[in-house]
Amino acid sequence: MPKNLVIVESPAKAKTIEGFLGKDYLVKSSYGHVRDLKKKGLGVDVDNSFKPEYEVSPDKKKLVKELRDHVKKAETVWLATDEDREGEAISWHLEETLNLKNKDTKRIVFHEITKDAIDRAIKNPRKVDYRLVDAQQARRVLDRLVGFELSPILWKKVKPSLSAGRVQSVTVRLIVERERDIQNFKQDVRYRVTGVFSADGKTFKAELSKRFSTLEEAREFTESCADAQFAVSDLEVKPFKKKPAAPFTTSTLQQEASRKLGFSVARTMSVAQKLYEEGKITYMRTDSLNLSDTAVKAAKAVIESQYGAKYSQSRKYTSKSKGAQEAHEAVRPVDMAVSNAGSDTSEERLYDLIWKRTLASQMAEAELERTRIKIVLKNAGGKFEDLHFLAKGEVIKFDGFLKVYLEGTDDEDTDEKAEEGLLPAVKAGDEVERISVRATQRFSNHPPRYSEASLVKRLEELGIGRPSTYAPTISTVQKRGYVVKEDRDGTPRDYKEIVLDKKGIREETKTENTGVERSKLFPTDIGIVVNDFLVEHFERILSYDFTASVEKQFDEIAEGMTEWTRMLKTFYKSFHENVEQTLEHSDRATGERVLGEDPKTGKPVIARIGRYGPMVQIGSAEDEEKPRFAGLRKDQSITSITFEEAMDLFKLPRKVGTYEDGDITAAVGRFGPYLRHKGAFFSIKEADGDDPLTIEEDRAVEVIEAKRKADREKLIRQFDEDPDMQLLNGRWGPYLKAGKKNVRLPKDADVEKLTYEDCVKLAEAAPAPRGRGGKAAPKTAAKKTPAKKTAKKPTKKTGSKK
DNA sequence: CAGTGAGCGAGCTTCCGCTTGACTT
Repeated sequence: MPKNLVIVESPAKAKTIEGFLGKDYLVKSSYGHVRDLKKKGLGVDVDNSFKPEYEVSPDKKKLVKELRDHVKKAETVWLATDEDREGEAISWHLEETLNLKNKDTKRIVFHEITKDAIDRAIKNPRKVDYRLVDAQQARRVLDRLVGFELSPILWKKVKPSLSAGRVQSVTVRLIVERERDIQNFKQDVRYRVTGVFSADGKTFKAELSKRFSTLEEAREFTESCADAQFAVSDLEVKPFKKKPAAPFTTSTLQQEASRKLGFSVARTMSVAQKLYEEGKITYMRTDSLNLSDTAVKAAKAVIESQYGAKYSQSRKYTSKSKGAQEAHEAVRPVDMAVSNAGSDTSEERLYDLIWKRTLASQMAEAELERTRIKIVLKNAGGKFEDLHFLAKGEVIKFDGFLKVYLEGTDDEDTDEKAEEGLLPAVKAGDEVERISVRATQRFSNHPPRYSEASLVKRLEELGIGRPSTYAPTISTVQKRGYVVKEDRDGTPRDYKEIVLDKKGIREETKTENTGVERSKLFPTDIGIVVNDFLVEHFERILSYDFTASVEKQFDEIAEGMTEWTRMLKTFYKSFHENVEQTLEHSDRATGERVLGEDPKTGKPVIARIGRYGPMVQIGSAEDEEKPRFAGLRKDQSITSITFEEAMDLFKLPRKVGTYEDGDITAAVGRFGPYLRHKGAFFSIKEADGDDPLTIEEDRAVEVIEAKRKADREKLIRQFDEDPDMQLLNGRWGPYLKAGKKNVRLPKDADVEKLTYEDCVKLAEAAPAPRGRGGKAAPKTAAKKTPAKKTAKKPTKKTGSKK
């Protein structure tokens, strides 16, 4: 029996370390926190110095029992959780739940998982740092107080089941405010003039130093170019250097994987997790830029052997990001000599990105030369005499790290970038030949909407959230219905262009597509209403520097300058007062907007948030007659719906026709537009060209028949012995449905040959449906589903797939 | 799971950070 028990946070780490430590050491994992504030109720005794009420998390009960058994058998327990606030707290919670006070217990830390680092740690044990633990308790309790006092206000004043918190509410605020900036954006229209010139046998492009604000000016200038002479007035050649980007942290990994691989933040994390578990990369939830000496050396060796010594330049990077706790290394390959790894394409691509980024960070600067050629009009007349064309060129003299990797950009203004390429060898005074000049109408762009990754970047800049929470936070604000991730098709826009070339001058009108958005974050009506309510009543919590300011106080607690309950007392006094005031004195927040007057009754038509979401109503609750209600469709918003669109909604439900002696009606429900026929529902989709307001009888019958056909094909076989035992065709191939239980078939099963007895056996062997039945089941299931795609609502497909 | 939206009242919802599986119809 090993005499030593080592406890770390992650099982993959445990495995690696056990290899380093030998057979006197048993290494186990705590799987993160084992204890937390109790789930039910506030979990904090506010009147008793904020005493936290802790409980072993339900999913950790079994683990804690196992750990207790191991503790009994061990002589010494080594608490080797991460060296940050949370890690220290995990050690303390272990100390408490495993009764380690009377045991020989040592606290050790290391930032990199190398044999040296671990041996060193074992030689330098310390005690749990209770000041750091107190800082964590303050953080934990503050978050609970904020979350569990703000959320109920929303249930009362806006809609049940909503949530608010220090991190998520500010996240929503960023998205709502960006959307407002976009709404208020004043577009600027200018004429951008580019010329194509020729000299020394090369043609090159140059842009005019001024953009004209009117078509007339642009035309006048272009005309003046027709007979003008062009000459080089100035030539500037400047060397400059480019530095490689630092190794990956969680946040930069998410950004680059989004830019270069098109991965969502959640996808990046789950692919990285697999690489980590396979031992290919270091820990993926980190804010550290640090590389171990071993890694730096290994990178150097790879660079020297593959590219030569002059490409190598070892560097240390230090973090600039707010609140970085640096318990781990940067995200890097475990073994730099392995240039390909991963068990599927996603893993391979992500590994490649991490490998290149890490390698590049240890490579030499790139040396470049920037050339600027100024070209003037020699005889264009006084009016344009101050203007010149500027040609920009960039030449790589020594590629350095660029040989391997260049960081992507979020820049969407590709059109604003001048072509950068090889320029002719000219000198001041040389004449150049004008090939063509074109003045193109350009429109300024509104600020870009956030993508998941650019939002993470912003959150990190503000010091809000942690590497382990970026992905979950983005999923939470979408799950609550505050934010949706969507594509938007662009709309065509005409623009004018004046062209001067060999054939003379002409004016053209062209069309471009504008406003295309791919996987961008948009606020919903609920998101906007909740945000405005919170910003109005809880300015401090919602301010962008709130987290930074409490973090400073947590640091003071960690340094022993402030007592943690004192800090909470000060915070809670004003916060709680604010909560009570708001509960008592604020109005319901509905985002109400009066759209017009119903011509039939003269009553007001109002758009607002109702109990079930955005809706429109005619008349008000105080009227004698009940108001009429209609829910908004998914693509509509209370902030923008017009009177006409609202009135259309009241035309539903609408009778479409009859079929098989039953009425067909069309309407829009909780899950979108649908048809109803003899009690059955048939979803219709706008994507198929179907609209509940206009769909006709023939098409409706088609939809009904298509659904029936799909349902028929769904059933492969049914058994006489038990009609509840069915073999069905599902999204992932055939499966067995035994009563309420869905059973996966063995991979090699021959569906045609399965007997009833086989099926009974399979059904018995399969685990019971999760959630122990009852109404809790679907909820538990929804909760456990990892942030797949942009899981918004439980939108199930009703078998209409082809 | 689908046309709800008053009002009553019970019981429920909710936070952030640390970590992985289990499992999807």
